[in-house]
Amino acid sequence: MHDSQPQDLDAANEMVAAVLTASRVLVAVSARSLAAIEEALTVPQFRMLVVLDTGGPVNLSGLAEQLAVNPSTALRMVDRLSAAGMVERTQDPGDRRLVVLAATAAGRQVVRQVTERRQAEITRIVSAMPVDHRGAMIEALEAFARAAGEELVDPAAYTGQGLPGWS
Amino acid sequence: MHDSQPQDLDAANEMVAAVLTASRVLVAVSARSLAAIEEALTVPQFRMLVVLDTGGPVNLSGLAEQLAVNPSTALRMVDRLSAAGMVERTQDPGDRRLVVLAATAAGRQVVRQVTERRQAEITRIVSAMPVDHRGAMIEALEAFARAAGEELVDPAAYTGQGLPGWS
DNA sequence: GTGCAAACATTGCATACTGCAATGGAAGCA
DNA sequence: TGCTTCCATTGCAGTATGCAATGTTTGCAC
Repeated sequence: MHDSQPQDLDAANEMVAAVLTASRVLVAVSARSLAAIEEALTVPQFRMLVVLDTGGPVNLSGLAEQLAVNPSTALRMVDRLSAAGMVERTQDPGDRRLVVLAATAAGRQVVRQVTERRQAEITRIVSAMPVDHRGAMIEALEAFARAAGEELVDPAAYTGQGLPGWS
Repeated sequence: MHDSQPQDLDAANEMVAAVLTASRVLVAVSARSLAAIEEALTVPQFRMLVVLDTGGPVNLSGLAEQLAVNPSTALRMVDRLSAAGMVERTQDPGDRRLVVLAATAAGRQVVRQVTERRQAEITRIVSAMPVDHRGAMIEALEAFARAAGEELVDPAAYTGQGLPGWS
């Protein structure tokens, strides 16, 4: 552990630990807000609903691509969510190969409920944080993300999506 | 969306977006470092290996508890990792009900490989970050985690574990 | 305009993760 | 000795996941 740049390695360790802890908090918040509703959704199902809610109607391939899963996986998830009344299937009138998928009112309602719970809990946490840390934290995190070459995520869409094979 | 404290909500939104993006980076790093090795491990399997590697021999119930999964789930994961030669099963000589589980040399080797890859990639990212942001980021993230009431994670053990039902 | 290639949804098959509910063996205790 | 408790294991079920067909529909080239 004592390489040529020990302080860089230590900084990396500290930073990873810090981001991971914060990440765990967010994940726990997400899980709680999902478990709090009565509809018993899984995380991948919720991700699909969010994509359909925010992105509008898509076909199956497009949906699978947005979720970074195989079309067959997306299809079976659509089957379940459709059976649960949260996703609506329609035939594309222009191209009969395509299936148009959209969230139903019930599906959008669930997304709204979970999002609101999440909002509330995050706001509660941030309110308990020293005020002078908030701005620095945002800047530092954005610098980290920029250094990693990631484009910044839209503030409204904190879904946990965009991770190949992750929830 | 225009409540009594709009700027607090905005701050929460920005912060969530920032932490989530950073979180995505780390998760992507984890996924890449796992996919880069030839052994083709799943994330839950890697979590189990890390627990066995860092925590020493345990019985099945203890292992399941540390991973926050059902004992039957842990058992079948042990089956697979055992078949892959990464986990060793032994009978406890003192109590014949117990099964002693430990990582094999191959299992520890895999953990070391993945950890090193992760280390290297994180270090690379941090090196690309403006120096003056690093300290602020660590402090801010720790403040966030404290506000959420989480105990800080050990810098050496950034595994993604400790999430009930999550990978 | 006919035919071939590409796109698309779908299904079959296999694997992994997950939990709940038995089951059976072993240990501890009265 | 017998009852209770602990522990691993197995059966069953549901979800997620990918790869490899399959069949239908479109689009394009000739």
